[in-house]
Amino acid sequence: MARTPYCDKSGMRKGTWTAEEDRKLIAYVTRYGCWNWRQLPKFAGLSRCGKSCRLRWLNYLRPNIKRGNFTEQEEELIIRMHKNLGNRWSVIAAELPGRTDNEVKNHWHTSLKKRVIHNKNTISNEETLVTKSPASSQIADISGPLSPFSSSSEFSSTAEDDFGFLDAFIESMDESFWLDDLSNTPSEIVQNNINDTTNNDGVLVSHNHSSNESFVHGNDFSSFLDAYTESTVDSFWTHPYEGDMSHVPAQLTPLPMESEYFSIVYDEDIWS
DNA sequence: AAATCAGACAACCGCTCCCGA
DNA sequence: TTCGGGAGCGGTTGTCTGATT
Repeated sequence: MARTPYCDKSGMRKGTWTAEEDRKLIAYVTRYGCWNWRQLPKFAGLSRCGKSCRLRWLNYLRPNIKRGNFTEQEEELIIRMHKNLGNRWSVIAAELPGRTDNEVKNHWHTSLKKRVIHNKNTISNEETLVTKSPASSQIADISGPLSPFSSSSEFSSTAEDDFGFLDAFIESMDESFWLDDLSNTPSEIVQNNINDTTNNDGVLVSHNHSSNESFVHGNDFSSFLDAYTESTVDSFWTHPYEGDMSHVPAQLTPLPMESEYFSIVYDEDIWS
């Protein structure tokens, strides 16, 4: 279902993503967010271009992506919106929770387009028949082609299988995920984040960009994971953090830091 | 059983848009 | 106002898989 992995001239990998690459990307984005897609692969230890990473994350790895067959309602909505908007896949996908523009586009090209064209032709033929011979339209078979949604099925059970990998990964994000050896972490980030290890409050904060709400999890790792798996979290950091703090609860006074990245506090006592 | 074909879809490519300097 | 870099979008390609011959 995918291309065979290979490398381009500059050594960037292309083609199918391996489970290991997925793991690295999920781990990195979950931990640091997507602060710069172009730079991200370098820090995440991936030999991929930023565009490839972005596409992989947005279309397949981020939480709450809905997989499996399109429902009758979804197909109906796609056809209706396409009629009004044309190939504006991102706009159409925005109306289908959990669906990506790529998935909607693919489904249109492989299934819906033919169906719509077939319907148009059928209707056109019928109109011709009606014009030429009103009686002949009565024997036209309109039951199949004129039922555009007859072949759609409910959300299949394979959708859960598709989430298996991500679920398993998230489940494996125990204490060791946060407290692992820093030797593999990009030195820039380690340096930036290790600036103030004397203040290891270790307060975990998550943030939802759409609602612009922040939630303080303290050291409650499981509540953070719940928020993450329910996709109510777009990014997170641990205190201290430098950035726009206007929406952060007052009790989390940010410490001045030079880091442009999320500040990650590694404190082995936090989770014990 | 092997070969062929068509459908499905993951992923790449190039263009456009947006934003900050 | 202009320019450059990064992100986003849509078109297209290439490979896998299941169905058919």
